[in-house]
This record gives sequence, structure tokens and C-alpha cells, in this order.
Amino acid sequence: MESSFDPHAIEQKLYADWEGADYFAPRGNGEGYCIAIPPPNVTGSLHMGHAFQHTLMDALIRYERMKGRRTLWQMGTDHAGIATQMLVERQLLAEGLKREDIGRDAFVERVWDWRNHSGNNISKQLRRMGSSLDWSRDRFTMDEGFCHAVLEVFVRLYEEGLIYRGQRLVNWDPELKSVISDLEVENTEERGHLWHFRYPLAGGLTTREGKPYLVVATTRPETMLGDTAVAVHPDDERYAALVGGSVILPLADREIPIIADEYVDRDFGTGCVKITPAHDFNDNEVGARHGLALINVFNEDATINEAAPQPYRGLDRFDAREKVVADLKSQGLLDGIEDHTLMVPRGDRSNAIVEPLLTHQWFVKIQPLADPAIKAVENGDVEFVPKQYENVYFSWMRNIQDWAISRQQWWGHRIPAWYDAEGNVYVGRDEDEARRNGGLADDVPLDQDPDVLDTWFSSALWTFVTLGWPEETEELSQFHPTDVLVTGHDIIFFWVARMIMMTLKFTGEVPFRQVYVHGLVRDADGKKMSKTKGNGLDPLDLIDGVSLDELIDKRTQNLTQPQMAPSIEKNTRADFPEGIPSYGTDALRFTYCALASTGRDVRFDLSRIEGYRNFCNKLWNAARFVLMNCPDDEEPGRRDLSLADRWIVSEMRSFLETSERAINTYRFDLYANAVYEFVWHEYCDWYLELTKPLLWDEQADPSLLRGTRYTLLSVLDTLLRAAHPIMPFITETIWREVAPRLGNTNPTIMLQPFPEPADLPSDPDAEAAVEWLKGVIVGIRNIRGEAGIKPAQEISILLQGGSDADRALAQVAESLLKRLAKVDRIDWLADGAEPPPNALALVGELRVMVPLAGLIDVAAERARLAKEVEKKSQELNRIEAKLANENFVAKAPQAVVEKERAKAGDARAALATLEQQLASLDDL
RNA sequence: GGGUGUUUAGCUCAGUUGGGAGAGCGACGGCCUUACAAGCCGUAGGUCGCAGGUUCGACCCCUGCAACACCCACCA
Repeated sequence: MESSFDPHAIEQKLYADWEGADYFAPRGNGEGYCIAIPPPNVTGSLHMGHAFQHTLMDALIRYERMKGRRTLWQMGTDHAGIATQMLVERQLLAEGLKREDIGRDAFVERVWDWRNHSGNNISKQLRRMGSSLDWSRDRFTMDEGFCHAVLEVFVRLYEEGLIYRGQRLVNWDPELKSVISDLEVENTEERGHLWHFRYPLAGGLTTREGKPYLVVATTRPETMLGDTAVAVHPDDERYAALVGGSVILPLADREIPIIADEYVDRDFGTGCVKITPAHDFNDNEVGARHGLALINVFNEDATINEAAPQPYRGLDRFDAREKVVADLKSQGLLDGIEDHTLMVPRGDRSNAIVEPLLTHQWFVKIQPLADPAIKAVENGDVEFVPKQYENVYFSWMRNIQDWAISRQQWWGHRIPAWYDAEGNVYVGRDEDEARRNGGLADDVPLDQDPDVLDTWFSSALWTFVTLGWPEETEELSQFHPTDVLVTGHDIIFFWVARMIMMTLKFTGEVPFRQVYVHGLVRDADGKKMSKTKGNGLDPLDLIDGVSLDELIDKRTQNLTQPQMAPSIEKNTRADFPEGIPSYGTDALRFTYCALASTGRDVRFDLSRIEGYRNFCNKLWNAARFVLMNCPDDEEPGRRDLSLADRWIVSEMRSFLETSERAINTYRFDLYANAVYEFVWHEYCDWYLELTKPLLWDEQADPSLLRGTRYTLLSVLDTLLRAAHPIMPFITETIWREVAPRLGNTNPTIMLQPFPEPADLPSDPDAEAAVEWLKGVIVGIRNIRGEAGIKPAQEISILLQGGSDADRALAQVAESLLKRLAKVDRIDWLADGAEPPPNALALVGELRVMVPLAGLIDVAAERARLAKEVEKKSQELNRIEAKLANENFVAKAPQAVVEKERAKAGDARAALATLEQQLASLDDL
């Protein structure tokens, strides 16, 4: 083995090996375990969030596979309607073409071409992460089976009356020229204005103040062209007399009523509100209550249409706004302009300002689907981890609105509805069925609805359609419901909720039993990673490394706001002056796990991954040490275990208990920490060191040698298996060297059993003995360190006091003690004997003494001791204060009181010894 | 406006039923000791956001407040 760990030498080769050997497919007769991958977009490339998510999923999958479950990690990708269409449209635009220029069929063809040739980027990247996905069952949300299932679902919902077509106000993205759902609208706070307009009163009315007009305030002047009323609050005395009257709508010169509605806030503005039922959701409701007309003044590209007065027709909405304001001003009807911050709705894809627009769309009647989905979480059939996300889910589900599922796009599942010349609609799995359903003759001309379905409509069917629905497959019965969904909180509404609804509806089962919600990956400063900010990291750059120049290029190319490039470059130079070194997949995965504490976002800091890369190297070198010292031609024979052997096995048992508990509660951070702690601070720091005296002793008892070599190997084997779900590559590589020496000729660690703590003996005696030994060694090292004794300098020590047990331990551990503390001589002093001047460490009753003898400066030792005395006396004070409290002694459990008394006794004795020692130094 | 989360060492974070405050990184001092300098040994550093309350005892439970983050809704 090389003397340092090189991820590149092993990773790709191993993955190809695993995949080739088909280790990722479900196997065995164990109970099924299944995770369905949240399907990445075909257009997507792996970002930090994916990499994080897949690390966690793969850890679970590998763990369960090793536990013997029949394990399936279902692979697949999403056709990502809008995202993919936009991407291909951009490509067309580079050729000077629009999609309309080539037509629908050619366009869709082109998207398929793109998908077939460039759409598997993400798959390659997932392989680099070590993800043990079953590639043989790869699915796509537009593959044949999926299309079939989507039709089936649509038709069944339609036939049940749960899908309907209707005209209503929807969120319209004028740039995409499509409806989008409530969820796809992002409200951002922006600065704007509040314009005050005078609407002249009709019929000679005046306000209480005698003015012949009402003043209304609006942030959307251009929509006034579609006003159909002015509203005041019913209890507003200022306007009570005017309700029932009317105003003349300026510019349009229409007479519109003055109505009273609770919706109006008397204290805002003038208390008069213009009502535009066709262009505002609230106004729409007011209009419905009062039977107002809806006047739509926008075209689908948000220019002004024929319903508006002639001068405004054809103007863009923002130009229209300016003209409306200017015209009102010139007519003396502009009453004032205020600055105003308002929430502006923007499309999450296009970033265009969304318009409420009156259109015909397809909707899912959601309440009948939502009710069972709410119950499923209430009664625990689906459980969120962490639990608080259930509240987020409930609050959304209990106020859920019908879902607008049609999209005015070309790429996606086309809606299986046809219209005749009169506009009657016929739905069916295909045109023939639609005809039959409608009792139409073959020669009646029909046109298919041009729209496609919201991408989330098909994603909602993900868990069961990937397993073969609507066929009753073996996979469905074996793997559905899936066990856990691993996802980010940002798509609970988009996806998780909709999956629960649709899956319950069509399979009668929940889609998954648990939802593990992980946090967002942020940069080292806690900021969201984004292309715009240029602070994103590519997981593959962390694995392979990247130079500063390449990184700057990646971050500044194809920016939507190119003016950001200089500042992005500057920040990148500051944050990564040397670029990013290569850390390897295992280190990256380990980092994600270590950062994954529940319910919080994670800050990705290079210093963490560097630390875990070092950890990989540590493990690598520990393995080198073991392999160097354990010949592969070990002669069989009796094995006796040393104290250290028994100790490390016992320690490993508790490590495994901790790991198992952590994994079963999705505490990847605690799991990773347990691995780190055990490997570095128990196995390497202590156990390997403790084996050296024996391994290097030419006179050593062969059966003890065999015992230690066996323990070195078997503990390494066990910890490799325990760590494999987090760091698959390095563990596999080492394991393939280790296993044969234990007589295990299986080809892969992936299919080895995950270690069970119950298989290992707990050995309290060995644990106590090594604790004692550590105490003595640390005591001596502390003296050495503080006194500045050179590490190479051997010293002699004296022992005094202590129990028979101490004497026995000292004898058993003599060679260990000597080596680990660099001690060449150990002498016992009789209890009453006067020791030479010395530096003292206490291990219980036992005095461990290093004679000063020119080695140690008296003043320095006095200072060190004074510090010890100070610490000990503080401890004693605290305990004594507690014991002096009568209430504590009377009310605390007896065991707690006893424990405190014992501690007080120990502390008192130790303090006395230390003080005495300090005094003896003073005499020098 | 409603809700959720966070606040612990210089930084990033653990802290499982209430009973002696922890880790990693960083800092400081010393070491190339035959697995590892991507390493080894040692050291320092915290009024656990603030104020109350419950309790013999609170980082932990309760109330209030503050700051930060996010989600939902929204007054034109």
C-alpha cells in the first residue's frame, strides 16, 4: 500500500467493479427495503444539495443492504417540463430560432434528442458519489410506462370528477405565457409607489367634505382600465351615504358602482379601494360577492387588449402604467404619489412578474385527496423526521387550494382531452377512447388540448409508477410503500404532499413510511449557494480538485447578471487563493454525514472536508500498520488475548451500539462522529500503540502474538464494515486486503454483514484496566509536557501508595507503560518511605512520581502543581456546597447523594496529597 | 399578521429520561518517536442570548423578551 491515501487510485475502478458485478440490485430473501430517489432533472447537474442528499441515502441503503434486507434504491430522472423546455429554447435561440418556427413536433423531437445525448450527465456524477443505485431499473417520467400511468391517473380522476376544466383567475407568467401554480410564485419585497387617483362621483354626489370625487390608492395603475367598482367598508361613516351611488371611471369613461365590503381596511389610504375583479385575487372575491363584471384588459403577453380604451391597446403593461398615470395627471385626477414597498409576485423560473389572469385551465379538486393525506400523517402512517415538519405540512394541507395542472408548454405529458368544433370536451386514454366516451362518430373532427401537465403531476406518482403501477408487479408488493423519502424542506409542498395524496388515492398505501427532511447546504458564511451570487461549489471539484482559474471561469460564465463577475472573481480569489485541492469522494461523504445534524441547514466549510480527508489518510495508515504486522501466512495455533486486545473489542462493542442507535434515528452526524472517535482516538491513538511492545518483542509468546494479530485484523475488519456506508471506497479497498488474512474470500465488503454489537463481548475488567493505564500515562505525559522534557528522553518513575489492584495492573502493563510514556525504569516505594523531590500525578490513590533530578525545574513544577490544587479545590468546594444544602441531602435520590459524598471524599484526599506535595517543594 | 427553527469555546457545531460543560477546526508550546508531518505529545479558552419561574438541583422544563434565519399569508 502507498504511504498516503490517494482517492483517485481507487474510486472509479471500484465503482465500475461494483456496477459490473451487479451488487446494487436487490438480492437475498430479506425483508424489502426501498428508497426512491428524488428524481433529478434531466437537465440538471449535480449540486451540493444533491450530493448531500445522495450521501445520506446511499449510507442508509448500504447499511440496510449489509443488514441483510432485500434493498432497492430506485433510480430515475424527471423530464422537468419548464426547465428543459427553456434550455432547449435557449439553444434554438442561439440558432436564431424560436420554438414556433420549427413547430411542436420538431421541437419535442429536439428535446428528446437533447435528453438522449446530453441528459445523462447527472448519472455519471451520481456514480462518482459512489451511489449504489440500481441502474438496471432506471426510469424517466416520460418513458412509455410512465406516460401510460399518467394517462390512467388523469382519466380516472376526470371520471371521478376530481379533475375539471374551468375558467378562473390564475397566476399567469407572461414570459412563459403559461399558468403556474401558487407554489411556483415567489413573492419578493420590492420598492414601488402608491398612486392616488380621483374618481369623479356620478350624479352630482359629493363626499362629506363636499368633494366631487373619491380618492383611491393603487400600486397597479394600469389595471384601473378594468375596474368595475369602488369599495368602502360597510361601517365607514365617511362614505356611508355614497354606497349605492357610482363613480365615473376615468379614461375608460364607464360608470361603476360604489359598494360596501368588509374586505376594505378603513385605516389604509383613504378607505376607498378600486375593485378590478379580473386582475386581483382579492378583488375577484369581492366581485363574486357583489356580482360585478370581470373585465380582462390584458393579453397573454401582458399587453393591453381590446377591452381597454383605444389609446392603451397593444401597450406593454409597464408602458400602459406610465401612460395611465400621465393621462390622469393631465386631467387633474392624480391626487398624489407615495413611495411604497410591496410584495411583488415573480415566476420562480422566469423571474417575470406574475399576473393574475382570467383563463381556462385544468384543475385537480384537491380537498378529497387532501383529507386522507392529512389523516395519514396524523395517525403516523407517514412520519416526518424531524417532527416539526409535520406542522408545516398540516398548515399547508389544511388550507390547500385546487391545483392548476395544465401548462401552456410543449414539453411534457399532453393532456388527454379533445375538443369538437363547439368546444365540447372529451377525455380518454387516447383519441379513440375519448370518442367512444363521448359517443362520437369517427369522422367528427377533434382537436387535442395543446397543453401539457405540470411536471409535479407525474412526479407525484413516482414511488409506485417506478415499481410498475398500474401493473400489479412483484416489485410493488415487495417494495411499496417505500421505507423513507430523503428530501429537502423546499419541496414538501411541491412533491411530498402531492405524492402522499396521489399514492393514497391510487394504491391505497402511503408512498413512504418516513420522510427525512435535511437542511440546505450553504456556503461557509451561511449564505445560500447560487449561480447568481457565484458562491456555489461543485461536488466534483471537491472530489477532484480545481485550480483557482478554472473555478473563477466556472463561477463567472453564463451569468444572468454579468455585471456581478468582477465581485465574484474577487471573492473567489479571497476564499480559495490556491483553488481547491482534491479531497476524494469518501472525505466529501464523510463531511456531509458529519454536518447532517437534524433540522438545520449546514455550512460547508473547506476546513471540515480537509479534516475528514486527513481522517481517511489516518485510516489508510492504520491499515498499513496492521498489514505490515500481520503476515498473510499466519500459522494456525492457539490465540490468547492480551489486556489491550480484550479492551479494544469491548470498546468496539460500545462504538457499534452508538453507531446503530445513531443510524436508526437518522443521526448521521453522531454516526460519523462515533466512527471518527473510535478509529482515531481508540483504535489508532491507543490500541495500535498498545500492540507495539508485543509485536516488536522477539521473545513474545506466540499465542499472544497470534491473539494480537488476529485482534488487529478482526477489529479493523469490523470497523471497516461499520464505516462502509459512509466511506465506501476506502473501506472496500482496505477490506479486500484485510479479509483474506481472516480467511474471508468474499469479493466485496458491500455484501458483508453490518457488525452487531451483540456479537462482541463486553469486558468491564479490561476497560477498567486500560482506563487505569491511560490515567498513569497521561499523568506522566502531562508532567513531561509541562516540564519540557524532550520526547526522546527516557525517564524513570516511582510509584507509591495505591491498592493491590494498582500493583497488579502495574505489573501486567509494565511494558505498555514504559513504551507509551517513554519510561525506562519503574520502582515501587514503600508506603511510609520518603520520596526524593518529584513531580506528582495522582491516579486515584496511586502516586505516580517523576524525580526532579535535574530534569525538572522546581519553580515550573510548583506552578503546575498550584494549578492542579486550584482545580481540585474548586471541584471540592462545589461538591461540599451541595452537600451542605440540607434540602439536597433530604430530597435528592439517595444514590445521587452517595455519589456526591464519594466524590467529596476522593477530592478531599487528592487535595490533601497535592497540597502536601506543594509544601514539600516549597522546602527545596 | 401567523408559524417554525436557531442563540453553548475565536469559528462550525454536539450535548439522548434534569444530577461533574464536549468535539472538530483554529490558537499556543514541544517533537521528523521504525503506520501516518494529511502526523505525534501537551496547554489555554465558555455567566450555555437576556430576565423571571418550577425544582434540593436547570444548557436541558415553563413564561416573557431580544437578535438572527426560514416558511406561509398579506392592506389596495
